[in-house]
Amino acid sequence: MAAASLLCHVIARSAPAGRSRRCLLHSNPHTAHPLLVAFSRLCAHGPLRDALALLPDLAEAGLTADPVAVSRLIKLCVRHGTPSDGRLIHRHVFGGGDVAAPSCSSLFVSNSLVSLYAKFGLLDDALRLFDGMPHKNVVSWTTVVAALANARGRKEDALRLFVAMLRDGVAPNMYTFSSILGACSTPRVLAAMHGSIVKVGLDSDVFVRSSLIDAYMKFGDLDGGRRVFDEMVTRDLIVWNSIIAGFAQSGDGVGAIELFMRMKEARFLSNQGTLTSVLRACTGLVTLEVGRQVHAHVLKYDKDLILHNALLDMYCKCGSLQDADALFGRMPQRDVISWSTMISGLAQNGRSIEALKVFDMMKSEGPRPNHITMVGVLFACSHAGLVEDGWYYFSSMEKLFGIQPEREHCNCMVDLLGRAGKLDDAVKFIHEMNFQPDSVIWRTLLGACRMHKNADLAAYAAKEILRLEPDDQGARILLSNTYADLRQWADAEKSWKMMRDRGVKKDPGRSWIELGKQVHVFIAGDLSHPCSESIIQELSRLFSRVTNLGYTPQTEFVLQDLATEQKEDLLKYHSEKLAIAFGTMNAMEGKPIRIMKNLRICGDCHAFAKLVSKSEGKVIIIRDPVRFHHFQDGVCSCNDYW
DNA sequence: TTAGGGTTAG
Repeated sequence: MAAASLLCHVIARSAPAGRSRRCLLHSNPHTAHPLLVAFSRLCAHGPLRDALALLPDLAEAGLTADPVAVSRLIKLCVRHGTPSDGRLIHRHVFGGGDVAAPSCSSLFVSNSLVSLYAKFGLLDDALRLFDGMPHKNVVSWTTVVAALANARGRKEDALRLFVAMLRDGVAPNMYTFSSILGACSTPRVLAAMHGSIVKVGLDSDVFVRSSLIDAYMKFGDLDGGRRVFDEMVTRDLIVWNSIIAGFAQSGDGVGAIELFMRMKEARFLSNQGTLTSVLRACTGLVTLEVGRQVHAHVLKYDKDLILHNALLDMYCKCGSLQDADALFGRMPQRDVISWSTMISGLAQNGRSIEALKVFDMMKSEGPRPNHITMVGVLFACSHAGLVEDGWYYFSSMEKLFGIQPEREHCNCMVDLLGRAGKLDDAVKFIHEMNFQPDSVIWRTLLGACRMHKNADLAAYAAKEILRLEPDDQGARILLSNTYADLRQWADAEKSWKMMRDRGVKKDPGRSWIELGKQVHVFIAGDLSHPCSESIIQELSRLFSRVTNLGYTPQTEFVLQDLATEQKEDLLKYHSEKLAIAFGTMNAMEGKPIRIMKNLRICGDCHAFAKLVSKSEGKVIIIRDPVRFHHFQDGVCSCNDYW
């Protein structure tokens, strides 16, 4: 008998040989059955396979296993097993899957099994078992609430179950609250939940606090998160990581880095999670200084792929392709994210041809591309005007890589066709695609209409956006700018008036530049900077230098009905020109001037930056919300196509 | 027996 020999083997291994033999041969009703003894030992110490192999023998002998042993087995299974092992345990424990008549009726075991299913992602099995349980305690409820809260698209179900739990008279504990907080769907629900937590006195629990911080941050409520954080007496690494991640994800890079510094002052050692968030925070900064410092910390985690991907992205987003290239070249491992990051990074920095070369390399030696890789590839095509390549990749991605085109890919195609001036093709594409066009698609078309000065189509696209999103300010601004481009001042004024009536304000152009540890912000037309006088002098100097190289003000970029002279004045003080002048005044030898912008760069500033890079022999890098412009020796990396 | 944080695009 295979089972008997296995049993001898197990007992021989886990107990003195003489005793194990005696156990097997002389089992009596006053001592535990040897099968049960062996089973318990295997459940406690493994191996899992041997413990599982004993389950049929237990059933055959009509024995009921010790709930503690079964619970341990389930834990072992979660660690080393597969979902099918979980189902096997379930069958044996509950006699053929009949939940109503379990052979091992412990609540303890049922809870463990529900948890096992949840951990293996078998939500339906977990819920079925939970529903059939005659008795449920706070652990049973918490396990399913947590499982639903963590599952995609099941947050509402988690909340419903939480309410059912309260109705059932079961009081939630800190485990329950730390799970359900992630499922709060609106700030109001979150506030109510926070209130309940305080009321039952569970707000001092560090797990509950970190979930609270995370929940506030997910709604973009940095102050709310910060308050919860500041009130804490004892903090652990995860709490620090939560708050830093929250700030980084909300786009407050400076805030995230300040917190990181405070964490170091509090003598907490960072881990990979901290550094990943800090790197993300650095992607929103102008300079590379902090990013490089973090790079030094990353060196000790040389096998951490996630961290290296974050580092790669940081270099791309800070416009330092040299560092990104070098890092990508020496990364010991590269996954689909590394490749996608590199492709998108190159594309955003105006190096589309190289991006497509990296994609070719990926096809031959890298992992299989995913839908995000393809977004990067199509972005590369659209920003370089490679219409044919874009069409090829779009139409063959399903056949070549099994990736069905999604909304994002369609949007890239509208961008590709629109930018290239093929507006009719773009409209045809929108009407023929497999999705109902959304406001994103129409906005892309509207941007292209403005670029190619097609007011009729712009009005059509803007109307579609406003039909879908009546409060969209961007659509009204773009529409009025299009009228202004066409010198249709009456229409532009009508559109502006509508915005004024609705209280919509145009976001002024802002550029910022970092000097030392200070960030200097320049707003279009605003000369309140303490160095304004010298900035104006420097601008005059630059204007005379670039005029010698052929610069003339391109007044068509002024979107107001003014005299030429006034238009030139407005152009002169665009925020990026102020920042460029400030940059050349304070430039360091051999270092590029890095500027960030809140709006897309205008054509006149673009021409100005190109010529300044030539006349001053400086590299100027301007990052706008969509892409980078690297100006060097009179040329821009975007090849004047943006 | 139940709980909290980190990467890629737009």
